[in-house]
Amino acid sequence: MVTKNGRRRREYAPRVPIEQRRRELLDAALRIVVRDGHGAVTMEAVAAATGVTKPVVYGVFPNRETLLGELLRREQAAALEQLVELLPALRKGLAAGAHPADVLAEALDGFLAAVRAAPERWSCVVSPMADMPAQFNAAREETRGLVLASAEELGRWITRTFDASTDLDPELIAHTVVTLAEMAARLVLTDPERYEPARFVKGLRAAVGLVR
Amino acid sequence: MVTKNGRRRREYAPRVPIEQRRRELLDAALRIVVRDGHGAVTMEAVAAATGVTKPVVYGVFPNRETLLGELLRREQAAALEQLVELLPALRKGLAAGAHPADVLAEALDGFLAAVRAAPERWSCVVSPMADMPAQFNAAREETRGLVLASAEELGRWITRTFDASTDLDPELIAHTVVTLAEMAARLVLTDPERYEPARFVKGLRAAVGLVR
DNA sequence: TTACAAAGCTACGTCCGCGTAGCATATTGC
DNA sequence: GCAATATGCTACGCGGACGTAGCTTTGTAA
Repeated sequence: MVTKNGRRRREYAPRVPIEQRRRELLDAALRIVVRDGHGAVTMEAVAAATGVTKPVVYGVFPNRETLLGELLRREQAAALEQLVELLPALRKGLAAGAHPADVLAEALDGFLAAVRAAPERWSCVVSPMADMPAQFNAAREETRGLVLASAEELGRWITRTFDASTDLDPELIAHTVVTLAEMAARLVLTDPERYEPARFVKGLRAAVGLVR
Repeated sequence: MVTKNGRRRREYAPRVPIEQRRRELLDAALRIVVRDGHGAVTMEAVAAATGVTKPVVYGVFPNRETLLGELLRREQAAALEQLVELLPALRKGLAAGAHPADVLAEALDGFLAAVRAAPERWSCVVSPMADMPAQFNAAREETRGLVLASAEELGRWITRTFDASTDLDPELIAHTVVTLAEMAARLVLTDPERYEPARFVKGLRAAVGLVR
């Protein structure tokens, strides 16, 4: 009822099974990362944003590192999942010999829609988060590596389709494609008024149209 | 000679005028930022890396924020200076109606040479440094804004030269060019064996060669 | 050679975030 | 209605980084 020092005891937060708490806490942590950077993700802040106290957080995650690790893994995985869902349509386009500009524009459009569907997730996936503990950047690079490998497939298709010189190697194309996709995502997320997805899609169409 | 607790007194570092110290300290801070992230730039760490003690650092910078601020300003300014030196050659190319592939390849080559000439500087200029105090990102964005504006000039030249549709607007081109330059720089800096500047230059040539 | 100013150094006080110990209460099964 | 247990809360110890007070040494100029 009342504490040692005579202060009124805080009202109890509703009790919640641990797996649900885990999700709530990670959601709160994500919001904080996005809004204030990962340095602001203190155990206290996560607790407060979830409406509980610090030891509750420690009841779910043994330490801050684990919390951040699980958060990043969860978001990376979910983002990757969204990308995988775009693959069938893309592959069909590549195989069917559709017009390159259409194939690429469709893919970009789908991607930016995915980004807008989960803005917080993507804003932490799509920008480097400098000076995180090494293991996190490693995790990020791992996922990004998968995407790059997949983009190389696209790179090979591009060199074939446009009959490019071998100087334009698929790995370079992959880096370019992924980097530009990330750029578009960042702009769409940080300044949605000025940078609508359609703008990038149209721009891409026009650029591809210049070839040949 | 000897301290209160009977410990031997530390040997005095050579005395150095303040402006030189300032440079030394900023140099040390830069090395630390690049190697271990900005979180590792504690006043203590900077002092140690310079071979002095903490109060010496406070003798030059009133607080950590100022130190980091001055560091970033210095590096941004120096980087910008390197870019400005590349401008005359580029402008000449644009005006002289040289072959676009040559103009662009030359520019990229010059840029990557500049990056390799000052790798630490560029590795902190070229990657976002998430979760720095807001003012620093603001400073970075300011400089980057100048570069973007300049790149827009290039964008207009490109649309003119290739007679592109208005969907490919100069602002988009500017973002693309700057982002890809940053990407190349990052790759060259983090994995110089695998990504030599020439690789990007040849790739760019090949890509531009596809047009028309 | 000596005094004094400039530059360094030691030693703290403070704050903040991590992580823990142990008490309080809500909920569930009987 | 009541015990048992899971969930939450208060309170604290610890360490690391910031920033400061005040003493010590070095170099220089009279």
